[in-house]
Amino acid sequence: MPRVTLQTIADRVGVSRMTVSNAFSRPDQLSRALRERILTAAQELGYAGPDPTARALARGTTGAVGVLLTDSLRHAFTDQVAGVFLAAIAEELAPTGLAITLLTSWGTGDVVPARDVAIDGALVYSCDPTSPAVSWLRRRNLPLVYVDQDPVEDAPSVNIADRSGARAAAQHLLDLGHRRIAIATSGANPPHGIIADPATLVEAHASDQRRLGWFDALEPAGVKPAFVRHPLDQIDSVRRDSRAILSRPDRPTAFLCFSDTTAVGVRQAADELGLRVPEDLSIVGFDDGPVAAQMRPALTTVRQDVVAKGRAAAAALTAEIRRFREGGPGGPVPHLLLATELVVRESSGPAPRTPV
Amino acid sequence: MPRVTLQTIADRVGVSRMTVSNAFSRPDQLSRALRERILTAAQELGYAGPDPTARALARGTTGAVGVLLTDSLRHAFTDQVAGVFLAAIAEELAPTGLAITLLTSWGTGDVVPARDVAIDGALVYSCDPTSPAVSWLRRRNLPLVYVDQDPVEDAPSVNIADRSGARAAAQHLLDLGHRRIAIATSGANPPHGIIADPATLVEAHASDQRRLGWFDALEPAGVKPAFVRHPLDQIDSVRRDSRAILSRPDRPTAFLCFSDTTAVGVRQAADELGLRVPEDLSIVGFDDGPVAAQMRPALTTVRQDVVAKGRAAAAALTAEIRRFREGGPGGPVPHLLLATELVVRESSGPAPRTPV
DNA sequence: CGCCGATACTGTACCGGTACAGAGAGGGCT
DNA sequence: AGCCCTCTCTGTACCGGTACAGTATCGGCG
Repeated sequence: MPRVTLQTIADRVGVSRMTVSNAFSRPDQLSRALRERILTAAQELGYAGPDPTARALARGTTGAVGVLLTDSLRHAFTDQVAGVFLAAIAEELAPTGLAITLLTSWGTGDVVPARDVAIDGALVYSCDPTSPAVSWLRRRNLPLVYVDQDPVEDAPSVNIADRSGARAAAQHLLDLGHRRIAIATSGANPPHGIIADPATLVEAHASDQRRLGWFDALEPAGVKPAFVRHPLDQIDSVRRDSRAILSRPDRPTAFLCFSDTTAVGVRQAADELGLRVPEDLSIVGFDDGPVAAQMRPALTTVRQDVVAKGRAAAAALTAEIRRFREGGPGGPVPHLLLATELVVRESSGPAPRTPV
Repeated sequence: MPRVTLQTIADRVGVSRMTVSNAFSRPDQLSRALRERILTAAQELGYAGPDPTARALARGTTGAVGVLLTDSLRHAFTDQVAGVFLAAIAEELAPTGLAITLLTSWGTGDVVPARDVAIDGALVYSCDPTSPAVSWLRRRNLPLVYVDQDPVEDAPSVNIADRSGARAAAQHLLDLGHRRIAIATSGANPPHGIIADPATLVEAHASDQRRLGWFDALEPAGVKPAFVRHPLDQIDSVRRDSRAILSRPDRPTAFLCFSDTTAVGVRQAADELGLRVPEDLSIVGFDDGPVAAQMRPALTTVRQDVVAKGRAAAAALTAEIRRFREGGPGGPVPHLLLATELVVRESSGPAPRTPV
């Protein structure tokens, strides 16, 4: 049996297809009575409403926005911080009725979601800017908003003050008298492990900025940190390598970590070696996610407002979509930088007087 | 300037629109040389590929599947178990190139994502089957798969053995000699708090099944459990009310919990009252998520394989999409029931001899 | 009475692709 | 030479809607 379309209903009721369309999409265009008849007929025929695809083509709008996640998808869902970010976006978007379509970086096969899925705009969240998915999105000439990425001239962006936050964290440790400081950071691509010369690394935006921030403070103080680097979701590798570093004779008295989760890995290493936090080892995290306050001792960390970031990103995207609709590339686009703030808790303390 | 379409390129190269279409979508239909010329011209004109919306209309397929989440969106992203589930779906779907569109239950305004967003099929995950979003989806006559929901005759479903898992948990406590047992469960809608007659509640599928399972074991033993009920994300309320129950003179010696997270709330209550786990209070969770093993003492819980559930759901959905494409409603549809398993760790022990 | 504007509905021309059935050219085989 | 097949490319008819500019009807008013 053929599909039920506007025409089916139109024939049934004896009106034009256009009138049926209006019954669904522009109720003010026809009399209440006729509209009722049409809706009833539609109901009887099992018509669920105008086909979204056809409507999207005709109207030029799909009702969905993409979120591009290059990072491990699993991580995006599993990580508390990423989860809160996505949830905030969803909440901010809910009133607009926009659905969220998750764009994975590389649709295996020859389907590339970033190129082939219909969307009204997209959020590029913490992606490798050189990845194919990102360039496909750019080529589509869609409203885009970059989040946690190097700002691009012509697209709005939302970032947090990674660098100054990291600097504050490092300065905090210096102020406490630490001079042997290690760093545990993240990096999706190799090299991983204990890195000799971190300055040569090609980093994602956040890793890069935080590294710069740490060094802003450490370099003037003449501190040359040991450097551990692993993908975000491999806490276990962090644990292993930071344990190695903490076993050295000149072991560091403090660790700067890329995230709270990373800090958990370092913490585990300390536990294994019987090092007390913060007496023997100070640890500073980043994000101030749920784990930070739950840790014992509670984690000193750099707070970012992930919910605000999510809401700002969603708002920027809807604004950008509006801007496109209303005439396109006007003047300069907004670049937001959200504040970060050092939260001193219990995992950081004065450098031990007598190095072990 | 007008948009670049297939026609623009066709005119430029001097071929028919159809040939340009083939250059992108069916490379075997034209000579390699011509294809190169077309692709080059497209590149020059800044054409990113066939418009997904138009393609979707013409092909009758969108390249995206929906996931309907009635439950608090925030919870879906924040909860570890839900996160792992979504990630598993994403991983299973990746090779197919299908993107995931998150359908929120109620697009405020008059946009209803479940009705208005173009998708090829959808997963209905732990939703209230009477919600408008679900009935919109059903009316659209799309491939649907129900997950963690009462199976429906004509749609495939994936469930876990909630009932037998819960029964095993309850039996475990009975075997340890517990007779004063309390339950901390979940419920999105009121009533919340300490419930007198749990049998009258209208529950979501999982809550319902687990309650039945617990009672399967408890009733024959003549145990009438105290009953606490709160939304999943309100651990704090769980903590408060279970604390109240644990303060009673005839306080329970064991708690059966809807999830591991719920168990955390109960655990906090126990801590606050100075009750030792498991000496004074046994606690059994559900899910065996990441927290279970991390808890100290490690949590006795009912294990479900969330990754397997996600993969099975995704596979069932792609199969259902295929079935629709190849001729529609054939015979009976599959209903999967994944096993659960009691994992005994350290949070459950013999009932205390001398009740306090 | 005749003109005007509002209200209710309709006709046509798209939106930007794809499917499918040709049509023409060239090559191999008998 | 004649036939058929393959390889390329094209023409037409949709996919299922919406926008916009009509057209008809009718009541109100000068």
